[in-house]
Amino acid sequence: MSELATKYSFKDIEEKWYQQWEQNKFFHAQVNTDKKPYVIVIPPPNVTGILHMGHALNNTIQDILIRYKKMNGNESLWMPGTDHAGIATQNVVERKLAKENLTRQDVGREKFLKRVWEWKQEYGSTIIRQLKSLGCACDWDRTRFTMDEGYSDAVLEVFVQLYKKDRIYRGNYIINWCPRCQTALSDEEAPHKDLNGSLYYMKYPIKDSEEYVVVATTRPETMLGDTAVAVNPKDERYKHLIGQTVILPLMDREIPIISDDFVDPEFGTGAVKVTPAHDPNDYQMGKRHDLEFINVMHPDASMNENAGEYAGQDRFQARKEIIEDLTRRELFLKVESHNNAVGHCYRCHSVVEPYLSKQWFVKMKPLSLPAIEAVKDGRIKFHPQRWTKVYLNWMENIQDWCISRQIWWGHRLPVYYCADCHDEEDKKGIVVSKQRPNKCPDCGGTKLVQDEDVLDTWFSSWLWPFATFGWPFSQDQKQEELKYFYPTDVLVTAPEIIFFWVARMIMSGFEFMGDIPFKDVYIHGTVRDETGRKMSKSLGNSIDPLEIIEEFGTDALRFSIISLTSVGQDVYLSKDKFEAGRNFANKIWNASRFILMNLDKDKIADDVDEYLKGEKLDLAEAWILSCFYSSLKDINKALSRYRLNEAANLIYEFFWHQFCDYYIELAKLNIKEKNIQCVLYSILEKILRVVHPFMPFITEEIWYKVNPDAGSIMQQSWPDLREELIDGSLEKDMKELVIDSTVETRKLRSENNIKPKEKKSISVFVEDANKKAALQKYEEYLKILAKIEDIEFRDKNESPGLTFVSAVTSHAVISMDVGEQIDKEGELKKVEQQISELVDHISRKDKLLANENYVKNAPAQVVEKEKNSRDELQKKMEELKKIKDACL
RNA sequence: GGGCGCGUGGCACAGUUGGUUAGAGCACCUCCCUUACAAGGAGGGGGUCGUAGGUUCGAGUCCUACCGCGCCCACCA
Repeated sequence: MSELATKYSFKDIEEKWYQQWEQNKFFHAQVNTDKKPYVIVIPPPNVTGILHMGHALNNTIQDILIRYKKMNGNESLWMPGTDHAGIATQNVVERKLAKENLTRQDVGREKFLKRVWEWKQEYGSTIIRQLKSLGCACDWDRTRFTMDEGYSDAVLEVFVQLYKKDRIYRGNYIINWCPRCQTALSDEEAPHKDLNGSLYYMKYPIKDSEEYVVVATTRPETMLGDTAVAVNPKDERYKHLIGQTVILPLMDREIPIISDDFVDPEFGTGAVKVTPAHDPNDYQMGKRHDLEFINVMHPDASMNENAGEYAGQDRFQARKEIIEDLTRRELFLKVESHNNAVGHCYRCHSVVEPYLSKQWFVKMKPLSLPAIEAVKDGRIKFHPQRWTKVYLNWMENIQDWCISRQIWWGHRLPVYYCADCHDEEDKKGIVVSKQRPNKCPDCGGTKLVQDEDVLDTWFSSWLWPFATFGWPFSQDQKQEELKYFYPTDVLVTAPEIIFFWVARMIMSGFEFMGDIPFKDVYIHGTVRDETGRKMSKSLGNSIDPLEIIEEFGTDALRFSIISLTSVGQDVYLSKDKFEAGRNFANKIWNASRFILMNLDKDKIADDVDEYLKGEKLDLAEAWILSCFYSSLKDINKALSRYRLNEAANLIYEFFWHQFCDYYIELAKLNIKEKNIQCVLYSILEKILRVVHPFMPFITEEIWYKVNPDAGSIMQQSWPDLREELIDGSLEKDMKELVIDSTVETRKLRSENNIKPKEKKSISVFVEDANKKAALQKYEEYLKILAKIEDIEFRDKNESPGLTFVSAVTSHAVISMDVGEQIDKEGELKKVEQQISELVDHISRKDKLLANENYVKNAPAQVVEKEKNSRDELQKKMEELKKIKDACL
């Protein structure tokens, strides 16, 4: 057999194998009607993205599933790609421009876009390269970008279709406006954060009266746009004021006092200033009462010409000055501290301004209905299940989606306005079409101007599960692919984007494909640092996966992060946690190296499984095969339930603590024996296959040494579960007769300072011939594992010599002659301690067993087990008492 | 205001439908460079499972309340 290098060096193998796989197109999937497809579409990272631990976790999970399913005979397809990330990418390029003291307006739309594309050409594939270093088995030939020609066509197609169905409309509404990015945002893009704000109380004088009404606000600067004061109609305090007029301070505008049920008499003073152009509630009130809408801000949130003398000031500066001016006029009452939730731009974190503007919206209610049904009836399942509720809650309260963005980088709206006849209400002179129309259908005019806005990035990514397959089609062949691969199997993602993306993909799936986009949604946790903070660039607490790969290896990174991630729970990482994976890789390497060193090719049967089936195996061989298959059974079960951490830990446990700690040690004695050779080979080549999805590189490297002619491990099948080789009672015997005795014997050595090298003999006291026979079957194993020269079986009633120390197992008393150095007193103390613990334990059991209700109600099996266990303890105690007597 | 998750040895976590004395890892202590592996091997100490009740023969596990931490959603200005 070929040998492995003495020292495991991941650097020598990881890159090498990835290139091989890619060159050989092992990641490629195609329509194959003989096989069941297994499909995952990658959550497309932003082109501006650089790999962080969240990606590492997300993509490792997907890669494991893809590789596992491929080995299970599926046509596994992992569809990769990137997202153009409108605002984020535009910001990056704008920042670059800023270094040249330029704005995008300076260079103009066309040139700016050219620069973004250049940036994309240069840096846009960084994340793809990084995913490759993670080992991702994506079908790179299919890599898509949300602004590819074909993909863009899908986006426009969808816009046109929805418009024609009257699902898209344009209108003036209060939207979330980011003054920094200068664009509208959807509700999801403006998450609310609690701020320690202030509530300002201001006096508004009532016309022709000495009275004034006090209103409270968190944003005093909006008062410049007030067009009413509202009170609750039932509020006795203000009833007399309804219908009167107020003089708006600073602006000297006359505004009415209106009554509206919306007003909560309990909050503030019970009187509300109404600014219809700057607050969503006020907007509604404005509509109801036919108020004037006065916009007092520029798009950058500085005050505009409607703000009187405050024009030109920034909103926060204006706030300050307005308060000062009101104070001067004795119209400012007080300020209270007040926590309230304020929207922030999810890209630049600026405080978002509710802003009245003309935008495009998608009517969501009709789209949501089938998406709600599909989750309710289980056609789509969330893992863990609890996210179902979060999803349904959002879906059932869905709001219309603002999809127009005032930026340049993205899909420009396929909307054209006639320069001659387009009117403000969009009643005529508007054409929605994928192609630029030649003339206006209403007036025949030929000057058609395209809408300046682009679409929300998510308006393209919500089509990902089918647009990546070429929808809408021009060629029949590709349509076949969609038919074969859609719906996909599972979507693996983080909770943050359930609303942004997952929910919308489900809606678009039904709307355009008439079917679910995926069957399962696996929501994994968030990656946090060891103090529980989310890992993020801005906090500076992230661990760079590439550094971990450099220091510990990709396999180590993957194995560590997976074994730490229980389903849906957040992952707490620190650098040292990656040592576990590295150590395991090292263990796999060394164990494999040892086996390969000792295997004789001639002794390994051509068909090992077939050979082993016919052979009468020794206990150790049968045992380790049983262990392997019972582990495999559990691993399969864990994988089918997305419990990847459980699977990883089962693998670790079997490989390290059963195979290496016990079996390999036992095999050493007669390692050249054919059966042992076959078992070592059989388990090694199978465990490599099982480990492969988790640690693809090291397993491939070793695989080629174990099986030089079989081709890549990527193309092997997952081991069949051979239940007939699982032998529970053998596993139990091995545990009780060998492992427990080994541990006890080692303890005797350790407690009595006997050097590992020193060969010792033990005496084993057994009750009867049966016990003796049982132990004798395993005698050799105990000798090897505990480094025992000889075992002398003695009658239970004999007593060991005065220089013996003893331990009690469930089957025997093990004694060892430690000669002169015996610590009689210590020994006595130890035994007494054990006895007193047993007394407690037994009395607890006695109490339990004496409880009628227990015996009556508990399942017979449980009671039986309890009785047996009590008897065993009793026996053990008797043995210990004898040992104690011997000590005295 | 609603919803969700978490609180288990020094640290960070497992614990599957309630059933022996609650488990591995890291760290710690002792011994060992035993010819696969010191990134290793052998042994060991350490937890009244957040608190208080309840259901049950039996609760880390189910129920209720409370405390603490974190997250998500929501138009009380």
